[in-house]
Amino acid sequence: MPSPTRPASKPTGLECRMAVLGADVRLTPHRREVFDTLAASTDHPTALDIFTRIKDRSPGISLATVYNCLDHLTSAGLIKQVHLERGQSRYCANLQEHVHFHCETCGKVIDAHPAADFDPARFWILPKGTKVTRMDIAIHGTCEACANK
Amino acid sequence: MPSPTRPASKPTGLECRMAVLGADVRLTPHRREVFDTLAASTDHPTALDIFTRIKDRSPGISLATVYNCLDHLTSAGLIKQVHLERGQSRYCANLQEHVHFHCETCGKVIDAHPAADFDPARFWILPKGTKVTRMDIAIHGTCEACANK
DNA sequence: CTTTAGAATTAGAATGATTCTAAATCTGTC
DNA sequence: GACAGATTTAGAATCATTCTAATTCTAAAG
Repeated sequence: MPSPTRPASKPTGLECRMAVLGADVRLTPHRREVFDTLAASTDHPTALDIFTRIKDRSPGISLATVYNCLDHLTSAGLIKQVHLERGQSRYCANLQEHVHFHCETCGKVIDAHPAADFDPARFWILPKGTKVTRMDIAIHGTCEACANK
Repeated sequence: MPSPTRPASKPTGLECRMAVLGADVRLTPHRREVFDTLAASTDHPTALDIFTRIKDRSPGISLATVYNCLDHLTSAGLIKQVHLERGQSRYCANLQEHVHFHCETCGKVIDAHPAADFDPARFWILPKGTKVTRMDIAIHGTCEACANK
């Protein structure tokens, strides 16, 4: 099973996700691969991380294409861009409502989900007329492993 | 009154803020100027914005120094770094608990304050052992002016 | 099955933000 | 008033990202 052939890649749900969201992007092999790679990652990789992971399977792909695919997938709403620190953007295929816990010691990023009764709209007083499209919540601190180091 | 002499700069509260927070940074003229400039800004300027604003008063200052001062002030907890988009970091001297509303059309950033009964600790389920030091909340959307454009 | 127009992809150059480096200057302490 | 250590400087270096122009692919029309 650890054969070097291209993994049979069960349909990862990109089409399904596109259908659910009514998203409209041309589905090229590269875009699919970028999405699959991200969807298989739990660590909020950077563009370069994704590029590195894909290169084993698709040696021809270029970093510019990875950026390009990530941008298309992001603007179609199929994935999310995450900005936690100065420097690189990270990406995340988890579209459930969640926040990012960022360990300032080891850099690890963990998804955390809201309590059942959380109602974001109710908690911040925004200027009248403001339209909200999305909310990014980052919680910074120390993860258990680092706290016990 | 619009004289070109250095504004008499009423004590802006940097010392006071340092005392309240128990922060320990050597207070150099540049650091004070960076802080004062930021404290006088409501628009969440970038390092380059701050550099430009200061240069009129202190022609000798270098961009590296502005970065340096911003980093020192940030790690002393006297100001906050804000990451809303790919690209430059922004800075903010408002230490009250607040969130940033970011207009995706005009780029404007507005501070919004939480409702009185908001209790952040209660809303997200974090892994056990996690220690939280701070929380960054960004709300993206369209401001009233842009919505009516 | 060909043509064709538009989209996607590429390598590499270019840009923009930030950090680094090494030398010069300043500050507080003895 | 000298010295060690911190701060500041200009400019070079680095890192992440975007741009460019040429090439390749794709889907739809003929």
